[in-house]
Amino acid sequence: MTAPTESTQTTPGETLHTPVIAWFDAHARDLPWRHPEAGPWGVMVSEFMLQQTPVNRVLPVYEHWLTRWPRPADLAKEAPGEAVRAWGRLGYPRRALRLHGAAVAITERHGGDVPSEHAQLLALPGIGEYTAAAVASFAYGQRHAVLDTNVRRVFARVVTGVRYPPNATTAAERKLARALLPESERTASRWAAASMELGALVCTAKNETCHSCPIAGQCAWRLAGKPEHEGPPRRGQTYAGTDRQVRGKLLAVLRESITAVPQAALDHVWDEPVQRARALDGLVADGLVEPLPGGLYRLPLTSPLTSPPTQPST
DNA sequence: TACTCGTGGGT
DNA sequence: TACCCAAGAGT
Repeated sequence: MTAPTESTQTTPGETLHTPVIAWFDAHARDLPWRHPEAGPWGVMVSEFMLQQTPVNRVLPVYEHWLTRWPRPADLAKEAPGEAVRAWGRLGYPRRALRLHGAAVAITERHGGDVPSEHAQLLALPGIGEYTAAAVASFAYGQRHAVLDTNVRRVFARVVTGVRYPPNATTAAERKLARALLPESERTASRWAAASMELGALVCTAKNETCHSCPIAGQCAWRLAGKPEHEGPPRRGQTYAGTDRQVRGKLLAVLRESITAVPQAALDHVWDEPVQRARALDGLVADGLVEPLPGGLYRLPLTSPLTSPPTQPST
């Protein structure tokens, strides 16, 4: 057809929903957490792992994780350090700690079932606005604005006509996402997944492939000649020489070791003692590392998220 | 609000 | 090579 037939009522995003969802049905990746058997727990685990980590690196860890801990209660029974160890090299290991804490909370407060209400999801450790909406939408088919970096970029281009969205999510973006949300629950949840996938596969940050885009004909940015990004430079991340790098090296040693590690083994991963000590202190403060008497360190057996550390008086 | 928090692959 | 980027959360 060349023109949409007249409808009794139109919603703002109607001309976007149909082509994007049709594109999604034809081109969506076959990812394990999109299978029905993944269930809400599988969806939730995938969302934690996908926070700032690419799909390809998540896949093997996800499979291992769900095999080992098929239900929240299975993970809740483990020491948090085991979650950190199984997290491997996904990065941002505090996510592993929070996922473990979320499993404990789900077991204690929700009878072992991932809650379906947005507010209850939001109350779990490691779940913010995006993840709560994503789990409610993808796992339970609810109608929520799921505003991740991919969707923000798609909206910035198609609607606003700029190459990149603002550095931090704005109220205007949330309002736009709500306005573009399809009316029906089913269509809204499909739209959430489809618009994310479009940003991940076609409307990418660099080397976007507009010739494959189902809504290229109505993209404000493309129609404006794809102007370059204006405004403040997008915040880059330096890494070499930072505390994050030192923390990563320290934690890698502890992940590889089944037994507690002596201070000397940690000392040799970084030669600058002040920064090294600061990084280790930070890991301990975050609950990612547990200090033992005698200058030994190990991954944590107790959780900083669920049980306040009880200090036995000497 | 702006900053911290890992890791590795692509360009 | 050095930089850029990847389904954010917490403070």
